[in-house]
Amino acid sequence: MKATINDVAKQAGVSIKTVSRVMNNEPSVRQPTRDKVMEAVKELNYKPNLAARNLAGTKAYSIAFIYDNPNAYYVIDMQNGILSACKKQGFELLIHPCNSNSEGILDEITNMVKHSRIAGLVLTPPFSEMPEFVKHILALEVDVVRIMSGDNAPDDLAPCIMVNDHQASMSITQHLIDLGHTSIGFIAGQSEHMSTVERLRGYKQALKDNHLEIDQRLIIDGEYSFESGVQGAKQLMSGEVRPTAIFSCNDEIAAGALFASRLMGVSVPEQLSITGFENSPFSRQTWPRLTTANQPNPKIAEGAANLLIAKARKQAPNNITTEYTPQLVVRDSTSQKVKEQ
Amino acid sequence: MKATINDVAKQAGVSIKTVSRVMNNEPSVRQPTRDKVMEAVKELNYKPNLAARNLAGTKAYSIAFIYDNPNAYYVIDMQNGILSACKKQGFELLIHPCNSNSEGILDEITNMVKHSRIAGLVLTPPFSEMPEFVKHILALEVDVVRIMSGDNAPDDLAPCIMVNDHQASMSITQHLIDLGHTSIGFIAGQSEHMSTVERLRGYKQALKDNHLEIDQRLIIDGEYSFESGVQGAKQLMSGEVRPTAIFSCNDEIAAGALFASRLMGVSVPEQLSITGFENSPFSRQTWPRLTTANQPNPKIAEGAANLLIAKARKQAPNNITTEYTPQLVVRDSTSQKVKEQ
DNA sequence: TTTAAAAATGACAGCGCTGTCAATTCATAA
DNA sequence: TTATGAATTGACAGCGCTGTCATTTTTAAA
Repeated sequence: MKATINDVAKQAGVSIKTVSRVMNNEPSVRQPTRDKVMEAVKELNYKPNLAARNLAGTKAYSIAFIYDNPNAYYVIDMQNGILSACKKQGFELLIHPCNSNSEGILDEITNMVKHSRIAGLVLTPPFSEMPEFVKHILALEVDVVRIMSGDNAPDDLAPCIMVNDHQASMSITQHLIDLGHTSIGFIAGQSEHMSTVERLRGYKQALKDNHLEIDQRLIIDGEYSFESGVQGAKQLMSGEVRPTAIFSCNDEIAAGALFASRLMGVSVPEQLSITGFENSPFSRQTWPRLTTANQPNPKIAEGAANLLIAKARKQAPNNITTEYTPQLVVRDSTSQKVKEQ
Repeated sequence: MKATINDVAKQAGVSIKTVSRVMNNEPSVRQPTRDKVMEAVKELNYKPNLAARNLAGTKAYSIAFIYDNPNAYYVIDMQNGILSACKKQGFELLIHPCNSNSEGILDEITNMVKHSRIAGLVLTPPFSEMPEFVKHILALEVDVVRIMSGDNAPDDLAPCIMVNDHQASMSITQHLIDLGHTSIGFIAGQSEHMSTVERLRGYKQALKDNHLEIDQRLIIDGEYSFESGVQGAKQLMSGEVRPTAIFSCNDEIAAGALFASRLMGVSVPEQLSITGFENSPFSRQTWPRLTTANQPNPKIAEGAANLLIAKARKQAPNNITTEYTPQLVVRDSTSQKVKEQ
C-alpha cells in the first residue's frame, strides 16, 4: 500500500539516508544517484511521512495562519493563497482563528507554537501590527511574516509584505477629484488598524496635491463594518457640510453607505458617489456596483507563505520587504459631480 | 521546555504506558492512578505529540474537510464549526478545497487519504451527494459524514446530516402565499444539487397545499450565483406570466434578482417580493434586506465533526441521521401583494 | 602513479508515542 | 486463610524518518 522511504531505498539501490537527502534537496548527492532515487519515488508514488519527519527531525513542515477577522472573503482568500504555497512545497497548514483582544491570546498562541512544530506564522492585521506580540512570538523561535499596511516596513523585526494603501487611496481619491468632486467624505475603519491610518493619509495627500481643503467634519470615525457604513453615511449626509462623494475604508462600509443612501433617498451615483476598498465579491453584487481598489489577497498570502517556506529551508535572506499596491477598479458607484440641483 | 510522556510518567510515578492509557481514555486504569496522572499532566502542561501518535499508533487524529464551493460565507462557517469540534477533542483539521469536476479528483482525494492518517472526511455537496464517490472513499477505510439536503438519508452508506430544505422551502413559500402572492417565480440552483431539488419540491408542495396552480413558466433553471439571479429575474419579469414574488434558491441568486429589479425599475418589495435562502451575512446588507431561511452551518459542521470523532473513538453507532430545518427569517424584501397598479 | 583532501554515501541511534504481551496486583469464592 | 481468575500495570519493540558520525569513493595536486 503506502510506500516508505525503505521501499524507495531498496528500489533505487541506495541507502535510506540517501533517499532522505534527495527528498530534502540536500546538495551532496551526485546527479545520477539523485535521478535513480527520483525515479523510484515516482514509481512508488512515495511521499515522505510528515509525522515521521516531525518526530525525527528538527525542521518544521507546517505553517500556521493566525487571524482575527470577521471578513469571510478576506480569510478565504488568504487561506487559499497560503494553502496553494503549502501544497506546492509539501507543507501543512494550521488554521487558527482567534480573538486578538482576549486576555489569554498570547498564551494561546505560545501554547500552539510549543505543541506543534511550526516553521512560521503568517500574521495579518491586527496581529501583524502589534510589535510586542511579534516580538513575543519571535522569542519562541518561530519565523513570522507580517502582512500589513504601509509603504515601508515600520521596523525590521520580521519580513513584511506591505500593502500600499496610501498609494491606492490616492488613486481612489484622485478618481473622485477627477470626476469633479471637491467635498469628499471619509468613513474610517478602526483607527488602530494601520490600514485606516494609511488610507486616511492617502486621502489627505490627494486632496492636498489638488489644493483642496481638508475638512475634519467630513472625516468620520468608524470601523470595518456594514453598520458603521450606515451610521457614517447618515452622519455625513445630515451634517453641516454635505459631501458629494464618500470614500469608504472598505467594501462593507461602502455597502452600508449605499444602504443609508437608499434610506435617505439619496441616489447613487447621481447625487452621491461612493467608493469601497478591497474588491471583495460583493462589491460586484451591490446596486450600483462599487468602484473600489483591488487587493490581490491570494497573491499576497501565497507570497507570505513562500517566504516562510524559504526561510524554513534557509534559502531566504532575513528582511525582505515586498510591496503590493491595490489598483483602482471603476464601476458604477461613482460618477461626474453634477452642478447644483 | 515541552513536556513529554516520559516527564509525566516520572512525575506521576507510573509507567509511560499508563500515562498513554489515561490520555486515551482507556478503561482499565484505576481512579487514583488516573488522578495522579492527570495532576502531573496539568502541572507540566502536557499535550500528547500528534506526530508521535500518528507514527506509533493506528488511530487517526485528523479529520479532513473536502469542499468545492465558491461561497466564502458557507465555507468559513463550516470550517469554524469543524475547527471548534477539533479543538475541543485535540484533533487536527486538514482543509482541502478542490474541484469536483476535475478529472483526477478521485485520485487526488485517494492520495491525500493514503498519505495522511485521517480519521474521517466531512463531505458537503456536491461530494456528499455522489454515492459512487462516497463508496470509493469508504473503500479506503476512512469514515465519512455527509452533509446533504433532504428529509431522510438516501442510503446507509454513511451517517448523514440532513438539512430539511423541503420543509424550509415550504415555510418560505407559505410566507409568500400568506402575503397574498399567488404567482410566485422560482429561480433554481444547479439541478444536480439535491438542495435545488428539495427546495423546488418544497415550493411546489406549498403551492399544492394552498390549491395554487404550478406554472412551469415560472420555474427558471439556474445556478447558485449572482449572475444567475440577474438572468433569472430578467427572464421572469419579461415573461408572459409576470410573478409578484420570486423564490430564489439562495441569497446570492436573490441578490442578483434584486439587482435585476433595480435595472428594470421594479421596486422591491412594493412591486415584487424576493426571498433568499441561507441567511448569509450579506442577506442583511442588500437593499432591501432579504427575507430568507437561516441555515445553522457552524452547528451542522460541528455536529458532523463530532460524529466523526466519536466514530474514530468507536463510541458512535454507525448510522445516525441528524436533521436540521432552516428557519424563516422575515426581513424587508417581502411584503403584502398590492392590488393591480 | 601516489596521496591527501573533499565529496558522496551509509550505519545506526533515537524522536515520543502506541501495540503487544508479560508481570503484577486485586477481588472473590472456596 | 488460600487459590483463582480478572483487573491493572509495565517492559519493550518499533512506527518512518533525520541527525551524527563513520566509511567509502572521487578528485586533483604532488
